[in-house]
Amino acid sequence: MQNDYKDKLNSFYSKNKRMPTYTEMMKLFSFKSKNAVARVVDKMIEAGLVAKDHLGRLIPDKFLNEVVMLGSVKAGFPSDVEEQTFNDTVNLDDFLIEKKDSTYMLEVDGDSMIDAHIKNGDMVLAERTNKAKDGDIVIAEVDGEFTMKYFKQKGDKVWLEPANKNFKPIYPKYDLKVTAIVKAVIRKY
Amino acid sequence: MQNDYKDKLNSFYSKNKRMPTYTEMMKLFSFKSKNAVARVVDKMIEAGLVAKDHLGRLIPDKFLNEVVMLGSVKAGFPSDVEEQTFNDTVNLDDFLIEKKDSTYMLEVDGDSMIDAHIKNGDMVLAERTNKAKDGDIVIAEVDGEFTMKYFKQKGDKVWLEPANKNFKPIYPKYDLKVTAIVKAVIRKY
DNA sequence: CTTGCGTGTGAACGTTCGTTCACTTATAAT
DNA sequence: ATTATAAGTGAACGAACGTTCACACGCAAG
Repeated sequence: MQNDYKDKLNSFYSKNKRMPTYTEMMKLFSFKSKNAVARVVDKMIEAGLVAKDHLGRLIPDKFLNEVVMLGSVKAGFPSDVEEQTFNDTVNLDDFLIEKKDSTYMLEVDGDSMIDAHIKNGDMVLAERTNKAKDGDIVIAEVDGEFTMKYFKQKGDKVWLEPANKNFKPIYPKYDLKVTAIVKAVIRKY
Repeated sequence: MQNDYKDKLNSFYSKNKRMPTYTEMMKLFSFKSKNAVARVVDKMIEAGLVAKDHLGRLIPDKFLNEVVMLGSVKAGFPSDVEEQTFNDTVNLDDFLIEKKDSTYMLEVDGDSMIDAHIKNGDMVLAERTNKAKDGDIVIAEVDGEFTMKYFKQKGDKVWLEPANKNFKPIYPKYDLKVTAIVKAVIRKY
């Protein structure tokens, strides 16, 4: 029953990008009085599903709009996953994106990074910067063309290295400009 | 200048999980009048950064709380990425999670799926279900133990197959119970 | 049957919201 | 210097918000 409310809040929040007002919850939960809503909300606050601002405004708390995190696969986890004994939750945006304004997503074209287990068609989260360290995977412009490779640096010398034996390292003739470093790889099935 | 406002709204929203009120924006933008805020907001609405509900409430629109998606790496993209000519944006949660309530995150332990380019330490988004198709990557319980493997099915016969030559296929002695199928792989650097 | 409690209803209340008005200050053009 | 335009201030407004009354209903225990 309380899970019904939770689910409804959940889908309302993802659809509307904000929590509903009490009046909206009335319709959402099929009540005819805001007071009935207030009691339900109070219980959800106690249960830690939602919380209130310093302004008294409703905001999603743990378990709402977040993904449950379990342990590792091999380590084994409770067969009845309903009883979430490890109740860590994560918001994917917060988990993956540090600097929202300088991060963008990119589709990987080609298999030049396949030995780093980045496949053709994978998505990549890149963060704009020109400060790369040796070993970082970067998006770089070399002699006017863009590419994704390992960034290598030894002393003054700077070059790019693919993660695929069939490709050769790239030593810039004129210019090597790092535009972003790869922070995450995402693959959808 | 307008980008300042955008950034501030952005970080307010990710921190507070809601948009600020006009009074809060006053402090946020260093105004002394709500009217000044109202004009800024109007311009941001025109610019498509934010929008208003059917209830007149402020909600984030494109570019806010979403990640910019550019084309593919090799295909090349504008060097000045500021001028976002391809203005596709994506919300990571919406992008990766279909059924929020039955999805959970799991850390990969071991390299048994390495040939599918899923590494030890990668995160995996799994969706609880028992309907797997031949070729799906699944989380399954075989004879009491949990594992992540390819799900294989030929006629009545059902078994699990690793993506690593050093591991052998698993033919269940007693029971093979699929608990979830893997919908996405996430790797952070 | 009666009592008590949980749950829902309906109305009233003060607060805060976003909007709007008249006015002032700053910037730039003539 | 004068004017026009843009941008900010401060106060006032009705509307909607969340809260809190008193009251009605249903169900289980005594």
